Amino acid sequence: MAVQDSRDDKMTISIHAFRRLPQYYNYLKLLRNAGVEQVSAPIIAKKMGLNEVQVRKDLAAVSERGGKPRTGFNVIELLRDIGRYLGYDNIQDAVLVGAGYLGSALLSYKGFEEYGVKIVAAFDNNNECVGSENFSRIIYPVDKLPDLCKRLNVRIGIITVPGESAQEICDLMVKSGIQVIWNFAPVHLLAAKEIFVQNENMAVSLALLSQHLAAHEEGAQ
Amino acid sequence: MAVQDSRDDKMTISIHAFRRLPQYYNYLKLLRNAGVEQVSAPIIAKKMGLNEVQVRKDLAAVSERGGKPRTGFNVIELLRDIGRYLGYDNIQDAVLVGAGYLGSALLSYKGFEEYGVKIVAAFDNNNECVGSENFSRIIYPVDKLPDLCKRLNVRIGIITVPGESAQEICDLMVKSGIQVIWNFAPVHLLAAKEIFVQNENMAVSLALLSQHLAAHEEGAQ
DNA sequence: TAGATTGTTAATCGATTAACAATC
DNA sequence: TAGATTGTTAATCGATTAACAATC
Repeated sequence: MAVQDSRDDKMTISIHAFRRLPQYYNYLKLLRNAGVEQVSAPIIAKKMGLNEVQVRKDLAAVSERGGKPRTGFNVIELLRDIGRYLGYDNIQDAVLVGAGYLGSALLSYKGFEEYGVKIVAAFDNNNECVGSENFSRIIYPVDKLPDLCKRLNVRIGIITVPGESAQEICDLMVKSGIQVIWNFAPVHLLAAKEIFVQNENMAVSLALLSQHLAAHEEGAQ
Repeated sequence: MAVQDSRDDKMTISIHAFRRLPQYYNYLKLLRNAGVEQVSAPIIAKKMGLNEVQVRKDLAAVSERGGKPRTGFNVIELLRDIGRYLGYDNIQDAVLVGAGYLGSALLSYKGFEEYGVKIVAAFDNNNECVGSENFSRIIYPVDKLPDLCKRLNVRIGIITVPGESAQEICDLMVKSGIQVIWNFAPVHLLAAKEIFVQNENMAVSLALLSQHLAAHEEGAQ
C-alpha cells in the first residue's frame, strides 16, 4: 500500500496520502493564481473535507521545509514541492492507442504536460483515421508502435480501444518496452508484475453515482 | 467509509469493497460471454490480484445465495446480484454540461446505460455548439438547464467544463435539483453536504504513472 | 505575552489476512 | 472418502484521529 519515493531519502507515503496530493496541488494553484501567499493546514483541511492532522502529515511527507507556527505554509514553495513529488516537473513521453472519441478527447487535452505527461504519437487500425491528423498528431497504424516506442524510448502507454482488443494492445505495448499503462478499456489487464497498470474505471464511478441516488431515495421515502 | 446498501436489509460494505465490485462484474461478464457457468473465489482472486478471503467476503455482501463448496459461484446469478447491488439495472437520467472534446467523448460513449446512466441532454454556452447536434443530442444553452432538469426530474449532472467555470456550473446544477455530480474539471467542487460529488481526478492517475516510472528508474540505476 | 499553528507520539478505528470448522 | 471450496471468527496490519508539547 506504500508508494516508493523517488527522491534520495527513503520516505514512503501511503497510497491514500498519495492520492490526496493532487487535490492539494489543484487547490494551491487556485490560491497562487489568486495571489495568496500563505495557507494553513486547517484551511486546506476544511476546503477539502479532511482532518487537519492528516493534511499536516501529508504535507510533511513531501515538503522538507515544512510550515511555520502561526503563519502556516508558503503556497509557492508547497506547490513546487508537491509538484516535484508527483513527478509533474518531469515530462514523460507517452503513446496512445485507439483514436476513437475518448482517444481523441485525450489527444485534444492540452493539460497533460502540466501533470508530467506528453502524448507524442497516436495509433489506430481503423482505416478511416490511419494516416489522418488528429489535433496535429498523425495517427499511425498499430504495427508501427513497437518501432516508434523503442526508437523514442517511450515508457507510458495509454489504451483507449474497446475492451475486446485491450489485452492484445497491452501485450504489444509491453513487447515494445512500455513500462506503465493507463487503461481506459473496461477490462482488467494482465501484465507481468513489473508493468504498472493503472485502470481508469468508469464503472466504479458510475456505480458510486447510482448507489448514492438509491441510498438517498430510500432515506427520503 | 461505509456505503449504504439500497436494498431492504441494512447491510453495508466498505468503500474499498464497493470499488472492487465493478472489477468482479467486468470479469464475470467476460466469463459469461465465454460460456463459463461456475467460478470460484480463488480463481477470481488470482485474476484480480486479490486475497481469496477478501473476494469471498465481498461476494457474500452482495449475493445472498452465496457459493457452493467444491463448485463455487454461478456466474450468471453473481453477475445479476452485483449488477443489482451497483445499480446497473436501474437506469438514471443525467445531464452533461460542457460539450468540448471530453464532453463529446462521453456523449458518444454508448456503454453508460450498461452501467445505469443515460445522458438525456447536453449543455454548452459556446456559440459554435449551441443548437448543434452532437451524437443525436442537441446542445442547449446553459440557461435552459434548470428548467429541463426540473421538468424531467434529472438527478445526475456531469461536468466537463474548464476548471474556471466548474464551480459556477456546480452551483447551477444544485439549484436545478441535481443530487449527484460527476466532475471532470480539475478542481475540488464545494457543495452542500447532501450533494454527492464524485471527482474524476486525472491528475491522480497521471501522478501515479510518473511516480511509478521515477521509482522504477531509481531502482534500475 | 497570548494564541494560532506546527509536528509528533499514542490511541483508535477499520480493513485485510490467517486460521479453521462446515459442506458437498 | 478425500479434497477443494465455502463462510466465519480471531489476529494482524495500517491508516486516521486525538492529545499535547514546541514554536513563532
